[in-house]
Amino acid sequence: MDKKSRNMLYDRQAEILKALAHPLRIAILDYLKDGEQCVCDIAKHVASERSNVSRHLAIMVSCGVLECRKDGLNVIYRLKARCILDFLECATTCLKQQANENVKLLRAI
Amino acid sequence: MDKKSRNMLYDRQAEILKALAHPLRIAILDYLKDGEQCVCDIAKHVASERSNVSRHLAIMVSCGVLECRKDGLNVIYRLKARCILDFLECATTCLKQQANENVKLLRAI
DNA sequence: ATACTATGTGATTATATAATCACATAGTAA
DNA sequence: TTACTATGTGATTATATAATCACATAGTAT
Repeated sequence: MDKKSRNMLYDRQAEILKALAHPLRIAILDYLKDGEQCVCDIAKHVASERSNVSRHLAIMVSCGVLECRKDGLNVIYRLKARCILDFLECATTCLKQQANENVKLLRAI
Repeated sequence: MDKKSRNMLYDRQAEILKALAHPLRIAILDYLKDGEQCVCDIAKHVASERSNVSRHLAIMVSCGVLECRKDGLNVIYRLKARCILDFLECATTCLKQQANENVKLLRAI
């Protein structure tokens, strides 16, 4: 891969990571892993304002993480690809490793 | 897991994702996957200012993604855990899926 | 028609992030 | 000692992000 393509890849990777890098958006993803939901229910579940949730959903749609469809008055959001959930697993794995290191350190004191 | 713990987990997950969500930081990680490097060489490799690179490195150290050691005048940085690289693979996988969807769409036109 | 509900968006404000320059510090070399 | 190199950090500025409120729109129900 040449330098230009590599930098483009880094940009896109950063974009997708940034789209996930917010506690509320992670909460939304974690909720949607069990199935599609309307904005109203999502907002209730993550305990945040509808308009704010709507904005976070739009961010994730615009970078291809979520997709949505209209159903009467409601708009239903769902994961666009299951692989999105892998990010959350990676994060959990890293956090577990960090916790283990801390335990080791604590025992060494 | 109770609600409070869950929200703490989301916070930590978001933190680690945010620490990776920048093109320059991804470039640095991609460089460090092949072995530890000093700030000077990293800066040269990613073609950015030393002080700026230093700041990005500090961000990743502070959230447990990188670690460093002094070697004379130099400070050598390395990945703290290989699992960090999994994030980049996840991102690449997602981008490939998106690209495939676009190809399908293109063919359908 | 009116009233209601779900959603999205403009405007605003507060805060966070990023890049740059100048400078301080720490170690090296002569 | 002086000169040099690698690094980190304070100060500044520009930009991005997030949250909130008010309002507009679209669909539903009566």
